[in-house]
Amino acid sequence: MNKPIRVRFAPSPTGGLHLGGVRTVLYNYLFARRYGGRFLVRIEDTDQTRFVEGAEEYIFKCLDWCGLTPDESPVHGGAFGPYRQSERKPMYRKYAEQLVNDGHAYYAFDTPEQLESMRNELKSAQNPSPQYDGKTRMKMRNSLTMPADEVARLLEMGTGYVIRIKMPDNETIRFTDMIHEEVSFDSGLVDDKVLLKADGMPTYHLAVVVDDYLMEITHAFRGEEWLSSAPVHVLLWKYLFGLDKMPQWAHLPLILGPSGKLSKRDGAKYGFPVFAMNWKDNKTGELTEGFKEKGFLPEAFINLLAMLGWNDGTEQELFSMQELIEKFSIDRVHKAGAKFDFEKARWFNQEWIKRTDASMLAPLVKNILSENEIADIDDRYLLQVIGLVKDRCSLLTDFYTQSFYFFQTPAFLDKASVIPKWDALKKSFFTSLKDEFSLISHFTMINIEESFKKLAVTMNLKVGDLQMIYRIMLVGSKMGPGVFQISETIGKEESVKRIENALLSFEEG
RNA sequence: GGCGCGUUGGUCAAGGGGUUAAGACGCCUCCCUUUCACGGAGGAAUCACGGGUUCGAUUCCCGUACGUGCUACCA
Repeated sequence: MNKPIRVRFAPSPTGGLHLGGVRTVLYNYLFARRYGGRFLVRIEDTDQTRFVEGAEEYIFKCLDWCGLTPDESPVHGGAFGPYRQSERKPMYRKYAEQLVNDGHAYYAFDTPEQLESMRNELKSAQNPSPQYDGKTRMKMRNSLTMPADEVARLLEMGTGYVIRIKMPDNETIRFTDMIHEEVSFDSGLVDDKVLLKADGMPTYHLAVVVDDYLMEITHAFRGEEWLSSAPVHVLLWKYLFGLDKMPQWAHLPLILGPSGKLSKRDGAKYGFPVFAMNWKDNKTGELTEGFKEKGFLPEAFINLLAMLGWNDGTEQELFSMQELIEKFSIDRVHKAGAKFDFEKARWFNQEWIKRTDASMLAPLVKNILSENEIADIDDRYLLQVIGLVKDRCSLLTDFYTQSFYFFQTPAFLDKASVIPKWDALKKSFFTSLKDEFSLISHFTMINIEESFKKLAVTMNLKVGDLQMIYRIMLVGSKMGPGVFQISETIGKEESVKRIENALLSFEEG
């Protein structure tokens, strides 16, 4: 078996792309790259009622930001197109009809109302969700219960119908999942899923099998929520193309939110994103924040996602995409779902900020600053500042709070920390300090510190207290790198200016 | 309700018949720093429960509980 490896990500364009989706893409991508295969994206837009404008474009933007470029897709092209299922609509019907002819599927004419009433009649505490299955199908209006000429007549009249799979009675359906190993189902307990809808579109079940076959997919990765319908897919493979052609399945463990299933709400509720990038719902106007906008580096996002359900067995936690490609293996993917922990996610980002060169960070930081009305920044100066503060940022957005005072005189001074210690002597220290500064020809942190301390000793004052006050004068609060470092960076003129400002401000009390 | 899948500290997790049950995040203490971080050194905290199998089970088997997914002409 030397078929070239081909994997796919098959999203439906209905909204934001969340964590679990991106991780599925990532594992697909890593697997393809690891084994020299092809990674393709197929858009599953068979449900016309759920189509969302802009969602497909958004998905590709997210992949782009993550650095997960498909080899084939509706926008990247490829020899197995079209890559949108809506554009493949005419291809599915013949397979559905073939199944009917072979006795594996049947026409069903039940209207939505009739289905509804069947369910209502059968519904009970013991059976809260009655199925269209081996037990009920003979009570319904379909080509199994109606005489052939009646069926032919209805079809001829153009009566609406769907094609349903006829699940066999007493079969055990087994397959080997790359993650869960042997999985088995009793066919009699699975319902007769609709394969072809009344509008002529296939459902996911038919489309995924037909397209995986036509696109020569060898390994199919998807979320574990699909495991329950896998028997339908296995059966379709058996009936249509042969089990030997079926891709190897890998059902990925779910990513859970703080209280169970990860939902869009969790993001809003717990203050962390669930989508890769900002998603705006055009109907409600609601904006859901993405990891990118929250201040994540794509490298960190990829890294943390990779570690949610996989590790290489060593203590290493920080991986670049290249390292992941080299080390990823499907048999080290977990069976159990993982609860997403935003604190750990922040840590990954912090580590990536630390290990990313200031010059790479510069354009991103520039953006953050300009969003906060700090513009016209000198590039060399910016690099210097980034170098000073990047170890204290865990999100890119932290660069503003950690560095704004390098670019503008602080508007707010933490006077509460100064006033109790403030007196005439200290005031005269800072007044004299300005004069001392004017004597310094090279305004470096060493020289600043030296004259600062010399003056303190001369006036018989404690250096520590003064240093704290000086920090508040320059920064506004008790934070940031060394005070003399800051002073050197902003320069003599600005340092003096901030001392004067502060002096005035402290006088006001 | 039925069916599927799962269960090592609060979270991510290594390990897997005999171990002091790794490591990371978070939390706490201390050091560094008269700031806040970074960094360093420590600390508290785990094998869901009950039966087997075995000389010995966290590890294998069976139950139970719990969690989660599916149970749509949605994916």
